[in-house]
Amino acid sequence: MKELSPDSFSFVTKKNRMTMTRLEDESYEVSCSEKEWHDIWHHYFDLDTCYKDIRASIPQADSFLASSAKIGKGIRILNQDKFEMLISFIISQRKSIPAIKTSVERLCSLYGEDGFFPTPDALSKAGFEDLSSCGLGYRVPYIMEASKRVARGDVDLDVLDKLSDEELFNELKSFKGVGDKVANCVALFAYHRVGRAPIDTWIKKIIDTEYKGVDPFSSYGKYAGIMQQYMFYGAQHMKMLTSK
DNA sequence: CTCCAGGGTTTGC
DNA sequence: GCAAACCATGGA
Repeated sequence: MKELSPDSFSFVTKKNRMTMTRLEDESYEVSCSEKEWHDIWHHYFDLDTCYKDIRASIPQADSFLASSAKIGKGIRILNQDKFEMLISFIISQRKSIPAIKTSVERLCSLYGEDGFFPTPDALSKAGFEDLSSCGLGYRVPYIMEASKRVARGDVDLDVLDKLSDEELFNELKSFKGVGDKVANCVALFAYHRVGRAPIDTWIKKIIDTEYKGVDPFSSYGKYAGIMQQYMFYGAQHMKMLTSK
């Protein structure tokens, strides 16, 4: 998503684009039709889930998580496109967030129709040199292999919906360049497996400094992935406060 | 110029 | 099984 102004953001998923603007009375205006809102965006923003209830289940004794959830109370686990997430999170490894954005944007403008995310078919036809020009570095073969497997129908990302969390996790890890962290990110953001908690460098630091090196996520149950998002945001938030 | 990034694979015990 | 080396570039 892109911040157009402090009160206006544009969102993209599959072949849909939408701008949301905050009005003066704290209501919101969206640029799409009512039909598109119901067909696409309502589900995209996971509006049938009550996150307030989920936050209420957080024990007050877990002070870092509790304060993080307070700060990040607007966070929702989006229902994003499977192929978009698979490719984007393969790209994300060992990259900064600004660098990930640049690479994904270049992919979209080079291979995407009308600037949308490229289809598996379009991306599978991309050459090595062209992909390299997107700043993908050593990840180029990963992207080529993944898009070819999906384009050929070797793996049907939609069929994986039926699998259990653990089976899905293992299927995703069968892609080269997909390890534990990326597999859990794709499971969380594309398959809405809200019990999966990706452990990245930020979360590792949090486990180290706030939880004495003991991973708390196994005790968080079916919403562990949502708790992870609160914590990640909490850490980012505190870093922003101390570094600026 | 230097440093390191929302990790994963390969290699060597 | 585990730890360490290695990976290619863009941002800051």
